[in-house]
Amino acid sequence: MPELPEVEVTKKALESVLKNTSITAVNIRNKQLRWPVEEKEIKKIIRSDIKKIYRRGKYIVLSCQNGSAILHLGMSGSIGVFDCNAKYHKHDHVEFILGNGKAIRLNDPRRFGCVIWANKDPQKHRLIKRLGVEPLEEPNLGEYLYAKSRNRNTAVKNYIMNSNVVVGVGNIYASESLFRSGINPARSSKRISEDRYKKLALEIKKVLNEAIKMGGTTLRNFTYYNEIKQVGYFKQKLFVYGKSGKNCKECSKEIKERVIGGRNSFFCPNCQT
DNA sequence: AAACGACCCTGAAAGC
DNA sequence: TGCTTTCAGGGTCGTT
Repeated sequence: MPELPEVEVTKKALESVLKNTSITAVNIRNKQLRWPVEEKEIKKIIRSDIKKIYRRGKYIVLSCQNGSAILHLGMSGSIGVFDCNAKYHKHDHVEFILGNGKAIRLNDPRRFGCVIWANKDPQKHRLIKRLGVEPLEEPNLGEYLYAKSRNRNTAVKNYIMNSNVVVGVGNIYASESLFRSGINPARSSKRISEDRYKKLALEIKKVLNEAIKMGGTTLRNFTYYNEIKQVGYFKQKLFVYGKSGKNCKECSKEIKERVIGGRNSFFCPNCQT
């Protein structure tokens, strides 16, 4: 599942690929993603100067003169760069042809991702304007999480996965950061001290940064770019995610699996309280 | 305002 | 073996 690190790695690769070239054509092979891809609108990106490529939460924004393309990978999406003559893969839904003969392709089996167009400031777009803080850019993340949680009775794992609170933390990195900070994922968000939230904030930042450096957890067969040569290697650094029944690397007791807030969660009942 | 359930969809895994 | 069923999973939306 693409979470913040996977999206960040994808964004950096897109920056690298789009340098010194422009989009000369857009092929929409299947417009039925999370929201219908509006062909006429998206094609405004053709031959338009791409001014800036950035990430906001799990969204990638390609902003240009005529507006902005907003991309999301959903839970099964990925972006690859190919020769424009290369054979399509199953589930290649949207393709951007570049002036240099390459093609950027969005592949998404489950089609929970999206490619939408914003004519105006993308920050004011309905999908983006209510997003919470960027974890890697908020210097007082611990204090923020503590303050905002005081009247909330939800499990802390759901709380940090709520993109209106803090963006980019999905099921994998929520489980991992809670393990690293010794907090039980089912604990009520309002029953956690400020000190513990500070520790949690530190671990969220650390786990996200480490994952970015290692090319994320779930990316495969991805286009490499100068900063990252290999992807998907963070998988080796996971402590609890997907490891139910295995022994905790800290205390050797058994890692447990439990559905919390409708999401499968992994934790060590001994280390996390 | 917050919390919860439904929904979107396919592929992998489990069941028969 | 092969067909059928079940279910995960991010995020939005509508309802409570």
